[in-house]
Order: sequence, then structure tokens, then C-alpha cells
Amino acid sequence: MREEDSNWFARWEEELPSPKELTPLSQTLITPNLAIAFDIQNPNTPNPKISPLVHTLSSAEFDSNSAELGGMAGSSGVGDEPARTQKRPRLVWTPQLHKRFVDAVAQLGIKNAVPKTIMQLMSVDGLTRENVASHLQKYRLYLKRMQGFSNSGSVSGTGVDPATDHLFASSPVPAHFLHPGRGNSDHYMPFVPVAAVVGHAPQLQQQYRHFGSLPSVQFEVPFLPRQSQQPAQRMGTSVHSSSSHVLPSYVEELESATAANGRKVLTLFPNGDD
DNA sequence: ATTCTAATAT
DNA sequence: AATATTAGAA
Repeated sequence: MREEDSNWFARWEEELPSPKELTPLSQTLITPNLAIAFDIQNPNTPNPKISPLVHTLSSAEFDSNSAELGGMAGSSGVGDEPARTQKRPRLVWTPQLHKRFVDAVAQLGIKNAVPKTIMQLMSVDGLTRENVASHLQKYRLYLKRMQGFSNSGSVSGTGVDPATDHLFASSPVPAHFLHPGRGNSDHYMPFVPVAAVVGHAPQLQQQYRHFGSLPSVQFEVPFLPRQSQQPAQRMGTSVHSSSSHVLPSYVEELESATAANGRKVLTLFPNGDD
């Protein structure tokens, strides 16, 4: 029903940095496996030498869930081009992405932490307001549930065990969230407490449980932080006019995969300071 | 008219 | 369980 989503990824290609602009950070660790894995879905990739990733998404391989009974076996043959009705793959909230989310919420303060604002602060391309809204809902749930115990923010010990709230527990919860107390209700934490890092090591395996089953190779394609994109729209509850509008720069990584169900999954995760 | 949020659906 | 979609409120 949403018409805006019809071409969200059609724009991916446009935003692609030219090959030389790519940060040599983790330049293409794409394994043949994955490349092939995706190519089979879309064999007619025109220009694989520049951005194999884009084709992963920008192409029309949305056979959707038509789920032909016993139909579609291998490659192509289905020259579909519905263009509309394209179903956006489920967003996977990786710990990195979630961290960005939490940071954004923290800086905005409870009052301003609404989906639209959060989304803007996060500044992750491809991320929609609804994505954030949905996540926010659950996050609030988590906070509420976690406030039951006045202690234990994120780490093992007393409180919530990561196994239960693996994702949410993977990121430290800003203190003022746990203490609905008043005083300075709004405003942000300058930095994420270093103490937060402690005790996370063992959990890492938990957090990445998804990837444990996936091919261990996650290719990384550096993307430009989306900066000069949105015309700084006017919103009622204007965010602080301070200098920093957006969280620290990052490199966006993205992956499209197929879950056990056969459902497509989109994973975009920022990588700023982790 | 837009966006939030709780409820509900997949 | 995790994320999406809807419905009604703000």
C-alpha cells in the first residue's frame, strides 16, 4: 500500500560511491560463494565489476512469496517486473544497528525520541520510519520490563540474561532511561560509558547467533554515509540546532540473504565506533 | 494531514 | 521471536 517503497533500493545505485572513493577499509571480502549465491537469483547482472552488491538489491529478484508450488527451481526463467508491490525484505537489527538506535535515542532524550527523529539521527540509508517505530516499540517494552529490577543495565550478573533479550542486552541502556526520575529529563549522554564494554565478550557469540549459521563470510562493501541528502526538513519538534545532526560517520554494510524460510532479509549495519 | 503508538498480523 | 502492518489516537 505504501508507494514510497517502490524504489527505495532503486536509488542504491545512484548513491554508490565511485570505486575510487571506496574506503579501502574492508574492501570486498566477498567470497565467490556469496557472489554466486546472489547471482543465481539475478544472472543478468550488467556490471559486476563495480558493485556486485547493488545488484543484489537493485535488481528485480523479487519473485516475492509467490511461492510457486513446486515451481521456480533454479535460475531465471521468470521474467517478472512487477516493479510495484515490491516487498521490502525484513530488516535485521544487528547489534551494530541497534547500537546506533540506542545512541540516537539517548541523545534525543525521551521526549524527542520518536521514530521519525530517531530515524533521521541514525541516518542509515534504507532505514524507514516504520522500521524504527517497530523497533522502538519493542525497545520500550524491554526498558519497561527491565526497570522492574532497579539494577543491571546490560551485563550478566543480576537481572536480565542475554539469552532472553539477546539483542537489547547487547547494548547498554542509558541510565536516564532506567530512571524515569526527573530533573534533566531531556538531553543526552556525551559518550557511551566505557564501562559498557566490560563483560560483553561472552555475549558476542550470543549476539551473532544469526551469523553463526550463515556463511561465516560477511562481505563488506563500504558505503558513503548519507549526508547531503535530505534537505533538512522542517519538523515541528525541531531537534537541537547544535552542530552535530548526525551520529559519527560510519560505513554502511549491507547484506541480502535468504533465511531458512526462504524469506529475504535485509541487513544494513552501521559501523562507526564499535 | 502527518506521525505516534498500541495492537495485531505474519 | 522478530519484524511488519494496521487502526485509531494525538
